[in-house]
Amino acid sequence: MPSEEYVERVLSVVERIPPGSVMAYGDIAEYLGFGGPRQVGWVMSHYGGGVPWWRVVRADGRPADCHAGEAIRRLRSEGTPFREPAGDRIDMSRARWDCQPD
DNA sequence: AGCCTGACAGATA
DNA sequence: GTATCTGCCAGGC
Repeated sequence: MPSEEYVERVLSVVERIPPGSVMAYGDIAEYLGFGGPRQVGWVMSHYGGGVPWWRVVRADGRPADCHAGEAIRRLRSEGTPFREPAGDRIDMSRARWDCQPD
């Protein structure tokens, strides 16, 4: 179990992801400078209910396997760039957010 | 200690 | 394009 503080930090970053952008699990871990992608995934699976969880995706641009349909629907509705023509993966080169402050 | 699990990532075939 | 393997970090048994 990660510390409460770690959970809070992960959630605070996810909350700040603007509509139309996404971050990979590994990106968040790298930004925090602690833990790894799997730790972020763990936090999301247990505490991600109150944040825009659909903006956290795998590094290859595909949402987590267990809720792919729901996430893609939400992302498309907020204008996230997808790779055409398939449209099943996000265009990471355009959608990835660096967690740069406003 | 040893092995398994996970909303992961990168390299390789 | 897919399938597999290994590495990763933290935790459970």
